[in-house]
Amino acid sequence: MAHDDSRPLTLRDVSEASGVSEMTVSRVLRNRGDVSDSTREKVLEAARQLGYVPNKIAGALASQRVNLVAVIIPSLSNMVFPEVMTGINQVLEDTELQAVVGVTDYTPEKEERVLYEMLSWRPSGVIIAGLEHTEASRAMLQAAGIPVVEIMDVDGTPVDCMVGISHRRAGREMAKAILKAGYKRIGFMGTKMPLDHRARKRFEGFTEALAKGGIEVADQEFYSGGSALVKGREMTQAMLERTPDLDFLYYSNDMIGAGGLLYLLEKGVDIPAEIGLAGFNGVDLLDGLPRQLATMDACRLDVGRTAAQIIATRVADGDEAKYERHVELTPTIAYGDTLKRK
Amino acid sequence: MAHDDSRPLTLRDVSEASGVSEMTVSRVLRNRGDVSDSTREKVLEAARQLGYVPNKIAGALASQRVNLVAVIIPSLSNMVFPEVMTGINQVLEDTELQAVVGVTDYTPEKEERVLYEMLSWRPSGVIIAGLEHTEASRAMLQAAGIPVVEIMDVDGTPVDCMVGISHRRAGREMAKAILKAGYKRIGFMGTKMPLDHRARKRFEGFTEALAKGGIEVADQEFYSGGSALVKGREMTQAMLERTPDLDFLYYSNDMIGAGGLLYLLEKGVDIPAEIGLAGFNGVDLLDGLPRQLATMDACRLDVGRTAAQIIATRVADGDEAKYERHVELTPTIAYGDTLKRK
DNA sequence: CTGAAAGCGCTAACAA
DNA sequence: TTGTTAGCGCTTTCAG
Repeated sequence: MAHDDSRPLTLRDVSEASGVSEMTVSRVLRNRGDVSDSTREKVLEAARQLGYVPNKIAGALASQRVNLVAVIIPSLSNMVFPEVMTGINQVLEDTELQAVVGVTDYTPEKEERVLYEMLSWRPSGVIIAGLEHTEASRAMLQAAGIPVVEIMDVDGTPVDCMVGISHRRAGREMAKAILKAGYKRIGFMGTKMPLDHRARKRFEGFTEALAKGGIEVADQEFYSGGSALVKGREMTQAMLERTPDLDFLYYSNDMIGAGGLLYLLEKGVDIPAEIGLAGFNGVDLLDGLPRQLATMDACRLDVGRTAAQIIATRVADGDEAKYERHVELTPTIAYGDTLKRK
Repeated sequence: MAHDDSRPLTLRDVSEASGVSEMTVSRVLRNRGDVSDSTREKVLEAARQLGYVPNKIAGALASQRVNLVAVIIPSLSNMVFPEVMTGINQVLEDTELQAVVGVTDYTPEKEERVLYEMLSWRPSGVIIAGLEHTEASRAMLQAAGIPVVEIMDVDGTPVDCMVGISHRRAGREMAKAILKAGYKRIGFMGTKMPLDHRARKRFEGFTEALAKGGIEVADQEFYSGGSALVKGREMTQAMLERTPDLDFLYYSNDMIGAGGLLYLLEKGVDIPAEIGLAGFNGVDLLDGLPRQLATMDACRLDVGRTAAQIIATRVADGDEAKYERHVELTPTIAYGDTLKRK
């Protein structure tokens, strides 16, 4: 514990304190190669006494190995990405790898900056949300020479691997279920879309399937920013005042859907007979609501786990690693109490 | 764009491609020192053409400088820490510094591991939640020789700096407001506490202030895991069946409070006349609820901003930097619609 | 304004 | 089982 403190400790300090060569100290501290129990003890004791913390910067430079996986996502305050992170961490926990998160705020420019920043630390792999990136970002990913998994979406062409659901399909499936239940006057509420490609694709799939059933979205509204629950209330109220004959409301995420649900329940609307509702994501908040909102699970935990598994396998087994490069997960509809089941 | 691809690009590659020495290339890429516009252009062009991404590992080792701030928090799926992160990122955005997050899952052992891991990257500073750490963790923080800010709590002694609110005081204030409003039969619901020191301190302050008013908590229940909203419903129901004469329920966080609120509204309970309610945190979800839950803001954004500011100042100005080392923020009670105002 | 030499703290590869 | 020798790719320092 006694130490100058003006200069961080180095391997050499441990070496001198224990009377063992730097190289052997290094081996002990990394559990690499054979070291006799007696020297191992000496080294460990000295390291602990001094409070030595290895310098990974130097280690990484020397070994050309960095046990970091860059995870690049649009947002943390979203309820969806924390769960993806949980999945990723669950599988990385059993490996040497460590996730490092970067947040893009849904902007391609920031994504590019964050990606550049992270790649400059030479991570062992990249997990990145979405398939839409700037040309420069794609070039960086390509050139990095490390495994790259694009997650959350499979409607497009990945740089390397992809794991997710088809949002276009998710939108179609929901539309089909709604039509089948007999709803005809359908309103849509969601985020402003240029920012959120997956929401856009769901909407496209949704309108496409409605069109096949000879129906158009009767009203629609988009928001950005603010408390999603509040926005859901406000948009629902506004839309029903504007278009009172709607019999179904499709929300692009569960939070605004929950807001709409709470609003309609207060109004005493008969759900799902008078008006049906559905959201998207399957967030666990829904379980606590007075009624179960219909939704569709985005398989977030699974996406995280699968993506991490790909990276881990590839890092462990090198180029001859065997794994699926394109994984499409299939979400299922949860009808809950707000979508008639026919 | 043409490049072997088997080996990552180095400064030397850019140097050769541009016909400028490595040293000057380095200067251009870092905007350091004077370089003529013509060579700067040449270098930038070559770097872009090649798609060169600098190796920060090597840079950090050579310069003994790492522009990373380690942020160590218990959880991401909590609604409270993402907001702290937002505050931190807001101020770091204007600096060279970059936050890197580690998650401890509320366990001291994992905290110790994560801290060790992060310190081994030699960050420029540490922001860590809470004042309670293992002895080894405290020793590491002390020995690191970098600014350390412990956040979210000021009831205790920090290693270096602290920024937060007094949870003991927060509990006391809420108890006083409840007593003042005339409630007498008070129930408490919260997380299992050994894990969560801040919740524990709030509870201690709460019971202490009640005791001064000659009142004891009439019933209490603790949970762990699961959907907080659902737990709030379940615990509320169970508690009221067990102790039907309660006239106030104090929840250790807003999510379980919201669950309780939704449950009681469904039951048709008259709030706040028949039963009053209060939570803690001031999460923005509450705005969307049918009634505004009484709560107390934990100043999360401000905590993040202030902590980051301290680190940034210290990194910029070195040891002669001037700033408050202990910052106590004062939360205010939001009465909402569930706590009588007297 | 530009370049050459030295070395950051560690580990790969080899020697003993 | 242990030690020695060379770097890893960059930046610091000093010389031109």
